[in-house]
Amino acid sequence: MAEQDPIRVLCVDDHPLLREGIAALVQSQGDMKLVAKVGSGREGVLGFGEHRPDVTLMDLRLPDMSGIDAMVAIRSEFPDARIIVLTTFEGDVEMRRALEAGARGYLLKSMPPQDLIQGIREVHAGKKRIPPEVGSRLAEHVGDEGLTVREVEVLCQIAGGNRNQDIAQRLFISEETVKVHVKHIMEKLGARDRTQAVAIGIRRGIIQL
Amino acid sequence: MAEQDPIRVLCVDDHPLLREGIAALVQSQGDMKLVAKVGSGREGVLGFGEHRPDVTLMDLRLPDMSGIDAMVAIRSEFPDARIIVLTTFEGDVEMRRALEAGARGYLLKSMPPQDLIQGIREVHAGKKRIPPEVGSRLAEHVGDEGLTVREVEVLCQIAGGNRNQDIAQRLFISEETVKVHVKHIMEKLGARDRTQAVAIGIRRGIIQL
DNA sequence: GCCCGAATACCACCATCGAGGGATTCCCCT
DNA sequence: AGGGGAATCCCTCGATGGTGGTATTCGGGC
Repeated sequence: MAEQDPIRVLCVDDHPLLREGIAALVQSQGDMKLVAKVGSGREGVLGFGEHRPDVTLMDLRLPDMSGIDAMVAIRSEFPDARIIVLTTFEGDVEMRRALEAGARGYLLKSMPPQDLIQGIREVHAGKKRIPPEVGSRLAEHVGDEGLTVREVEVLCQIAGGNRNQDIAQRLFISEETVKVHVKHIMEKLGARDRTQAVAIGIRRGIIQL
Repeated sequence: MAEQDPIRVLCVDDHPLLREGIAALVQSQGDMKLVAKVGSGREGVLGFGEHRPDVTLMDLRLPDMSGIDAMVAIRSEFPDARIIVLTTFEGDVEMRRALEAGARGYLLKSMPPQDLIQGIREVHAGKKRIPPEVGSRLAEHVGDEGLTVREVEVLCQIAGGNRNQDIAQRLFISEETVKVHVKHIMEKLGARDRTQAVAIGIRRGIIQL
């Protein structure tokens, strides 16, 4: 096989230093080429359309548009896009949503460069790449049923220090209904009270600070 | 002035990619030299003793030993160490503790390389470097009196879903005392109830997940 | 057509919380 | 020696939270 067809990589991350690290790493591989590096979700979507990279490295926390939303946007137009999430260790909900949004890999910034390169190759070859740390964290809550949209709304209100009565007014429902939601939230999260539910919700990435 | 005395830099961060980015950036400056890059707090302390760098870039969240503790350890032996915290946006408490631990600068990984280089130069020259984002976040809570050790303990227990009675047993105090602590916590954090106190405590970095 | 889950609503009951007050001890700092 | 903050303890009481049971409406799937 000749020296044709390098793996064309796009990097989406808001840390310039990390982008440079990626650039150096990718360029050091003879068969890879970094076609662009951008620092926001919106730029990522635009950059993908412009360059059509073989593999995209995508952070999740980005200034204007989350990595999840960017992936959804990209895959709505290019369903075969091969996108790898490259981020720090997040809550299992973030991980799950990323994979549901079509990520082919989930790599961690703390992993050795070797593993990252290997992950890029594997995803480019059509495989998936989920390292064991991520897999086991994800496996902790496989059977769990997730919160409904309404329940997440209620949980956010709880985290804001609102009483059941306040939440009822804000969401235009009765206090009794709020109580039912709170009960379900605690059951699903395995929390002993609303306070622990908030702590768990934040830790697992169900609600953001 | 001749080409002598390059600024000797040590990098302590657990993300290999970011270390590479730093390395590339520092080495690209004619008058700087990266003497070592390590991935944990303990290695940072050892590395400092070995290389005596002019400037140290230190992340806060590290595998074995926090950046804060590493800074304290280094400065107990080398009080004149010039250490710059290089991290993502953290809670104001983390920032404050870092500066109290003797950090001469607090730079963000999201800042442009230009600013980072400038920050390194300024700190090397003996100045301090606190960017406005960090300063204003810090300024939000200048007058605030911090939680006492005991109050932080109680807040952790609250986040764990414990009732006042449970907390009393765990900390070997009466429930009345717990109530007083909870009251003070809510007053100091400006929380309407214990639940919001936990949310604020996590956001501000007073308690970890 | 039937069932199920989500969301809504109501009632009653009791534990817990949070606000109010006051009080003591200890220790550090001046 | 006095002041002050931290930590401890005690009391009361109304507001809130969490549990139990029951029920309706609406959609989607079988």
